[in-house]
Amino acid sequence: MREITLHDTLTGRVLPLRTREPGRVAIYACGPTVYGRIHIGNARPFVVFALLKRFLEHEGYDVTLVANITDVNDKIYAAASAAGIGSVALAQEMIAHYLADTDRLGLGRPDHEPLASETIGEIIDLIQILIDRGHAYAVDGDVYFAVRSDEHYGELTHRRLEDLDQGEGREGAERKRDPLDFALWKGRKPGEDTAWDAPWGAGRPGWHIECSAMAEKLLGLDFEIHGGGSDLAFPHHENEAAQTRAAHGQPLARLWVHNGMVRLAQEKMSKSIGNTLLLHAALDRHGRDALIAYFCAGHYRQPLEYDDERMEAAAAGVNRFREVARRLRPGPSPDWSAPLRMEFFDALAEDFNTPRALATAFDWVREANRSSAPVGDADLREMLGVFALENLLDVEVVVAPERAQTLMREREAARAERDWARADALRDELHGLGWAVRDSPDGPELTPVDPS
RNA sequence: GGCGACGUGGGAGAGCGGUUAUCCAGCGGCCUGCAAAGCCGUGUACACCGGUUCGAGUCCGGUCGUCGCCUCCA
Repeated sequence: MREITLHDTLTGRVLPLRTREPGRVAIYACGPTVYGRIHIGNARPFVVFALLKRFLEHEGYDVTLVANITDVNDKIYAAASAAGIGSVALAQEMIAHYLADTDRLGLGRPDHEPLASETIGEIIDLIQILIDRGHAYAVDGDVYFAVRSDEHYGELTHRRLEDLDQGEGREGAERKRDPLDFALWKGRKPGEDTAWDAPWGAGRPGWHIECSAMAEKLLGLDFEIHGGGSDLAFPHHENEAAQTRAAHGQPLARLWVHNGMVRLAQEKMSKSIGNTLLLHAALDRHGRDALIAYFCAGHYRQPLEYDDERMEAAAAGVNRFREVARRLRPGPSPDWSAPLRMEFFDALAEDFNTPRALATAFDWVREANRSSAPVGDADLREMLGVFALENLLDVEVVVAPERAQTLMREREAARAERDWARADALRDELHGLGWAVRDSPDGPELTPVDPS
């Protein structure tokens, strides 16, 4: 079995994947807060960790992927109140959009997609443990985590406590024992339309404790991979790690894997800046194949610029696979394929280097194109399958309408008479109908002008 | 200010000290009546300055520049 390595934020190094039990991997990837429809930036971790799961499964692992949905949060209250609807209604509407939008990526669903609102019992239990162990304290209906009670706080993101900007003016500042402390439970405030009962009074959980509780509930402790956007490393993941460590004396996860930001015009794509491109709009415009290829074209840890040029380049690459598919046959691939197949999966095993793997797949395509003998598609299908792009090899036999067929036959007749002017005119006419003619050694064939 | 990362050819983007990355675009050729698709070839690439080394894009130090986080954020 290949050794698989991934970059770990805690150690700052690329480390081998070590499983708790042989052959089983658990991944927890932080999902969105549902107060609006998700944009391309939100889609990146969804895609990255879904593809990572596919790769690990290809390597023989049994993988459980959890991607939570944060449906209780300040942002949701604010957005719901601005829209004049209830926060539950807003969250439900946006969850439906989130599921529909990400479904269109064609990557299936994560194994579990827990909601914070369905994990309240576990959250309360976890907070109680933290209080009992002296790592948290209740004040006027709020509960705060005592950051300085955790000697390892800051290690994940390499910060010293004294370096932290102590952000004056935050809510609850006067109730906290230390400015660094953060909320585990927030007492109900006027205008908030949801609350749950807890030993410290009615209220709702803080964001960070939600994830600690959901991850533990579904995956246990010290699980293999915790992922999310690099913007979540601090404070979200730092706090998650601290909570679980303080409550149980065990780490939450073994590897902390962070994906880079998607940028628009050199700037992080985010709702607060207002420079977003929504996922469903991008899917409408470019299709899921090009979008997946676009994500794979950059290494997951690097920032990824979004613009039409890049998307078109990704679409062109996708077409290259579609084109080679016309020359392939079902069945095992030739001898020259084996090293390339190996190289492809080796690249993914080394910190999930999708751009390098993709380059190898293109090497395979060139090799197939230059081969005069028929080439079996098995290996390429296996490679693209990890990226959920094996559909590119399924050449859709689109039968041209009778009218186009007739024009094509007329063109053949003109060509036979060496009447090139007429032949070219007929080709133009076909193009106008949406069909391109290709003259191959086996005769002419019609393909849709703009396949997508 | 602190922490993390990055600066590669026209564009994108790999490269874990010594060999053509790859994709898109351009140019030349092959194939073709012409196209399309494909193949072959091609372009003073590694921000700058030092250092280590037989040899550095690849390691070390510095300079300049860019981005992310330090507040909600995928």
